[in-house]
Amino acid sequence: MSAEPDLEGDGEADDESERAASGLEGNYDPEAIEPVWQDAWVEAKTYAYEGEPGQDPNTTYAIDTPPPTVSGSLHMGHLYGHTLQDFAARFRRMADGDVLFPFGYDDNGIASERLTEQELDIRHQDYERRKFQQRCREVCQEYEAEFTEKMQSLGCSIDWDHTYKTIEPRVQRISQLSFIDLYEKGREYRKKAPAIWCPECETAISQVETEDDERHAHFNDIAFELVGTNPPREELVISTTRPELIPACVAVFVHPEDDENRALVGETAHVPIFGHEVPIIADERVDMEKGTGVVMCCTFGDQKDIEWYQAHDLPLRVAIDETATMTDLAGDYEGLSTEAAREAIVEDLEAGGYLRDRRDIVHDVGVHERCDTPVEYRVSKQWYVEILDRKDEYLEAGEAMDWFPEKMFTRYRHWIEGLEWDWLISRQRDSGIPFPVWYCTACDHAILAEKDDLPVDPLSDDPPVDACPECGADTFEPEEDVFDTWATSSLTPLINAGWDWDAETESFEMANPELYPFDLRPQGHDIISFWLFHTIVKCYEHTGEVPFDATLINGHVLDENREKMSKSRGNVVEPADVLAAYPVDAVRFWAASAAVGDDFPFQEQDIVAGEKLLRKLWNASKLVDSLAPADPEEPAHLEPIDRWLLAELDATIEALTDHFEAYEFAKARNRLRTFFWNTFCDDYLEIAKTRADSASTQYTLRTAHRTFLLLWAPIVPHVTEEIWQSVYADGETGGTETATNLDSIHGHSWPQSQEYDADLEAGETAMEVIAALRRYKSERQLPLNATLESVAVHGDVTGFAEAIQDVSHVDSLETLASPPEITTEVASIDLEYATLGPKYGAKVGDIDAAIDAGEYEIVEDGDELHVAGEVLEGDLFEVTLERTYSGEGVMIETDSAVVIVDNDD
RNA sequence: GGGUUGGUGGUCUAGUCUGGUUAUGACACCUCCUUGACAUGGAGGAGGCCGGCAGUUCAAAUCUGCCCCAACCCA
Repeated sequence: MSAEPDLEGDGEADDESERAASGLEGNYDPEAIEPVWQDAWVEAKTYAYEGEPGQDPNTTYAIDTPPPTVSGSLHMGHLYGHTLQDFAARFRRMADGDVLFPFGYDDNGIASERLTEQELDIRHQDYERRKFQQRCREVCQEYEAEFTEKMQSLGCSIDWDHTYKTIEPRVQRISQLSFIDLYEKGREYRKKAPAIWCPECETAISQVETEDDERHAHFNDIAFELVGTNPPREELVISTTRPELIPACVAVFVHPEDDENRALVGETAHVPIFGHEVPIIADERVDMEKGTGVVMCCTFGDQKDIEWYQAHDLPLRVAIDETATMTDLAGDYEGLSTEAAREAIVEDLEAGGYLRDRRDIVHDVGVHERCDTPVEYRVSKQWYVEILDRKDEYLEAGEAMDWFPEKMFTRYRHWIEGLEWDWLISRQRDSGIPFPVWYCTACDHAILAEKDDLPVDPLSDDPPVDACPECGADTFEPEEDVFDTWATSSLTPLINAGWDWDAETESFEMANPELYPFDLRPQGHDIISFWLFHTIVKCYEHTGEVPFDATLINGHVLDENREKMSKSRGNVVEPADVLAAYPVDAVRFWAASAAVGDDFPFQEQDIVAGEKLLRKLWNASKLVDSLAPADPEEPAHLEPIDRWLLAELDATIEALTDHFEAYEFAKARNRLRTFFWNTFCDDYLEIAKTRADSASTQYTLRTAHRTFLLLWAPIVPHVTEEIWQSVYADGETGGTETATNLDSIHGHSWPQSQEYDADLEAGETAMEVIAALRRYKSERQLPLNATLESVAVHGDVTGFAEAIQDVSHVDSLETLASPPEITTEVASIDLEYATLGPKYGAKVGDIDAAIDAGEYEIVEDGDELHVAGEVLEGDLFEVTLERTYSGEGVMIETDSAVVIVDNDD
């Protein structure tokens, strides 16, 4: 019975009786059918992970998927990425057994905070932290509900009872446990040091959250007078894009090999306007090509300033505060924004005669990826995870995983090799997971929460001690910072496996240890460097194991012109629009078209091709239904044509299994489509029509059809379910009241080769003959069911003659033991270059030329070729003969047969 | 600026690691045809100097070098 929705809400019984009798009817209507199965799968918990204690990890396939940021709407990247994961999940569920395909929402961090501020038109500063977090959760909840609905419309086999939110208390607990565990392992430290700072978000951020952006600016040449007893000259000129930083200038640098300026080293310069004096120091990191080759060092203008500050033990002069406002160090400019101060200082420099040049430039500046604000570098007390000391181990962890595609590992390697900072995990924000830490007001000793008490919020909870264990003081200050989003979202394998602190055993345990390490980690290639890396770091440190056996990297979806989709270009394709126009199954068919890891364009024609496949599958199913009973017995003897089809089917099963195991979805799709469409539909079904009364054919039709549905199921889950339910499913299905008993095709086992033995060559020859007869008719503009009077075949079609005769409507078919009366002459000689080349080397050119010129002799009954003074053995060449048929009718040659058609036309 | 990956008929793509002489398939195009489901189908056809230039080799889409273009990552 079908799952066609009953929009009127009546007539269920009628439907059932009609359908039971007629099976598949009319045309496939995906618009109506797909949502029905999506609902049924969710309701029947078809994709629920059973996960019993003690389960064998080898029959458990676990996916750990990076949770999407809730504030973002579902885009083609989500659709594509999740569809790829779903191919793997559905295949493994059929082939291996239990699959965990969970889902998470990343609603913790700046992104959801900004979303909440926008949605509710509020400011986080106006709320107490827990209150504001509450508002965030309310807003995110709506988005999550919407996102869930959209995800379900993609037909992914996600277990909707296995979801998490990165802000929920359970995850907060895991996140804080992670912090405490790493702290106890000595992998975290708190340090006052220069850090990247976003003045808009007023928080420290990590290096990965910055990106380069082209900005217009001015390059200013500013003169510094030299002071001291006997300076080599009166002044030097530095070039800077940030004149507002001169109050923070602590030194001037020149390159040690700079002939023009190195005499300045050791002298002292006078900073204009502000009047303080700074040393002139030599350092190889000076870029002599840039500007005047003399550069000032401020605390801090860029990363190099930090290096110099540390290397030369320079003083700290802070002229810019956390909101990018000038400090009292800037004197008259105090209180101005950096931009305003920049202009004012330039004006005053000019007035004072210090500005020697000012020119427009376009240069790259580091900006915060969330708000595009240029970042500053500020000294502040922050928490870090130590990573630089274990780069080798993290590299080995990456090597231990299987990468699909393999080449993506280089990105991971380069990322690790280029690491320069430890991981900064503290953020000065509200909507995050708080650090479970208090500090002794007397000695600044860090007091960590008890593991059993987690999650805690130090702003409202008390520390677990009455007195500081270091100094005995009894007042404490809560840590106000929250974790970096990635500090939590790098824990998803532990979240999914139910990692927790067990107070009784005093150790970390997993509720589902069979899941860990996870079999697969899918993600886009853009997040290998930070998300995947951070996840490996964290999980490796906590468990001592690499969290994933394999990682699957999906490419980006480009627009139809192969250009990156972007809002500013206006070429963004919305999944909602695509799904409104096409069946999800067709979209999935498109998603399976790209090699994993490659970027690929959104191509409507590929979706249309998917639609055609669904139709073909439906129509072929209808035909099979009309030709054979649903569940015929296997006859004692299978006819050669049927055995041939089943043997070819076996080969397809084996190839597909290999492709799916290697995440080669495009190859699986193409292989299956070709075999199903060309071999099964175009060749075999046409033959079967003529032999429908054969028990052998009926059994073969059904076996093949059932197998095709199973093989297609991971790629096009809706149409296969619909046909499966209509034809093969057990018992009562489809109606909502019986949904929990759904005998879904997606719960069935992946097909196995039955190892049918058949004469594949004779079958292939027979197909060639049939194709030749079709061509004969096509060339003569005859209908394909036109009768041919007489056909003779020379070639091995043993057992297939009847099939050829029936499908091609041949009155009289004769197989010839010897070739028909033909005269032959040599048409061409094909050389076996693979063996000829190594043997004859440069002589090959002469041999080629001689054959082209006709200067050769074939002797010994074709076993020797005398050419260019050489004697070639029979295995080095092949003679192709031009046949001329002089008898009755028309001769057609195929690769392995000669066909004579004698027809009065 | 550095690195990585890719560039194959009009479009998308297989093949490149492991070199072998007619480069795969789909879509679009042209011609013809209702094989008992599908004309939203079937049969056939045309269309490519494999980004460019050198090199290695008997032989290069495939290996090497340089260049051009694109995307991504990192400065």
